[in-house]
Amino acid sequence: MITMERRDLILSLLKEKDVVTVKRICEETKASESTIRRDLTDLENKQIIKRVHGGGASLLKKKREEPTLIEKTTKNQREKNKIAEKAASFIEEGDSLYLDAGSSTMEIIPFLKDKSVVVVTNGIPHVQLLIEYDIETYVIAGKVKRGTAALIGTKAVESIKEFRFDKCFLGGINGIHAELGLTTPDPEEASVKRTAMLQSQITYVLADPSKFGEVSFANVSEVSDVDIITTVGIAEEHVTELSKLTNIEVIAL
Amino acid sequence: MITMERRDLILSLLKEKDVVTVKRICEETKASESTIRRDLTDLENKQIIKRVHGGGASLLKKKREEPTLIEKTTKNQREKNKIAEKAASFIEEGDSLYLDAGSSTMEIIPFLKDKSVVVVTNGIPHVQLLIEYDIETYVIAGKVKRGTAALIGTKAVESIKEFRFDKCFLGGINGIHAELGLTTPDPEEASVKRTAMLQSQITYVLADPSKFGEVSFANVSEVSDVDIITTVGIAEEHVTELSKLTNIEVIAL
DNA sequence: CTGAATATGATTGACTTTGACTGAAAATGG
DNA sequence: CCATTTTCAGTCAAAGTCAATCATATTCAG
Repeated sequence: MITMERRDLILSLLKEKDVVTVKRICEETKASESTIRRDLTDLENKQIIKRVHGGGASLLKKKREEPTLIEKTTKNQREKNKIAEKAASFIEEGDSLYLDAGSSTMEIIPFLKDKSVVVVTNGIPHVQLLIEYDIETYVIAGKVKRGTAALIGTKAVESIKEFRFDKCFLGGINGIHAELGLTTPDPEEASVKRTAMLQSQITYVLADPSKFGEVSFANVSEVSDVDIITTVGIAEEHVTELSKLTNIEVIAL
Repeated sequence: MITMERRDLILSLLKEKDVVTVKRICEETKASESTIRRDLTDLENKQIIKRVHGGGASLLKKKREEPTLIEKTTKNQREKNKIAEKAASFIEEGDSLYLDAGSSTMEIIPFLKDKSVVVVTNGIPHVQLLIEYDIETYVIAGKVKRGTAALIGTKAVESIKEFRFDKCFLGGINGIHAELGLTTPDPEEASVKRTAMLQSQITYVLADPSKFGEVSFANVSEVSDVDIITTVGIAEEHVTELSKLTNIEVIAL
């Protein structure tokens, strides 16, 4: 049985019954436990299901055709997910984390499962997910920005200052340039990001290859203040140039 | 049986009958006493139920709607909507409002359309709706409470103090009693509500008739500090008694 | 056809859940 | 008020479940 066929079968089993044991799936698919477990972890990382001890519980989102849902996991999605996975690998037990608003950082959340970390965020959509994964969560104060549902403004900046982080994960950086540093379109968001960085021991920037060499409107910080996580597709010249200034992780897909 | 299945079963048992013995749950689930007790403590920690000696009493809100429960919620829904409409009628152009977490106050949001108000809230689910209705919104800081997705704790209390409100709308008041005042199950939430009231010119409490004459665990304030909005179904004695102390709006359905 | 990348299944040791047992705490009934 | 019964939290060993590793099998490109 081909991988995708098998996964579709798992999903339909989950649609019938919210919770299905691994053993049961093995019987249905005639695949080994190992394989099923792999499928389940993958499906969870793609945020299609939520796993529980003893079986996997279907969760996230509607019942629109599963085949398309799997294939719709675009290259971009996969890219973001890989970056998030790498980012999560730096996280240790007991860490206090800041998750910046935006979809890139949201992808990190499934990897935090059972890690006993404390998360502070300014992203409203993050909160629901964090609750689902049962992670201790704090939200900073701030004005809600339309579109991204991020908390920004003076209140946000002041509010962040009341926390200290072991690690800070930033997304939404639209420009990464060796001399001109990290930039983003909205100055209000830039302030929030900058303040979060100042409160953190170490900051990771999650960025796709298209952002390198670009410059946006509002400056956030120097390149040397952060570690960068991205995927292949970035020009060699950028890698060598940036790696003189800081750590840059380039992930194969 | 998988943990999650078992817990769902416990919750549905609790929905039928407010109080169920451990022994009874054991029979239903075919699990040992130890396991059930563990489930109960966990569910309590997750703030989904409240335990009592001899069995556990269901508390905080819905989990999965049964057909019967759907009808119940639609009836409740209409009630809540009417209350919200009345509450909204007090709101004037340019007001700054505090919307407490909880479904009652969320119903107010659609009535705010095109009213040019500023809203501050501690309810995460509120934010998404407020964005949709294009309302200027601020979120207070705080720790995320599982289940209700409300922001609570010291940070929340401190954060509220940085705002001033024309009107404050409270939901989630489980007890309204002429002498013993307004009460709610969670002391942390009570502090937040109390602080919000202090920052506001006037406070409205949204409550359904079942809450009158009841007393819950944590005190929020005196009855005289708030205006009450409810629907018919409340006993006459309560109305006359309370109307000596404050304004009480009783809405026909 | 060969080698690299990927998928699979068996095995292991770590971790989680479970149920029986224990003594403490709470309700019950004189 | 005390003694009895019931209910409860904590501990422990056993069973179940899981992630990690490895060796094998399959796929695909060159």
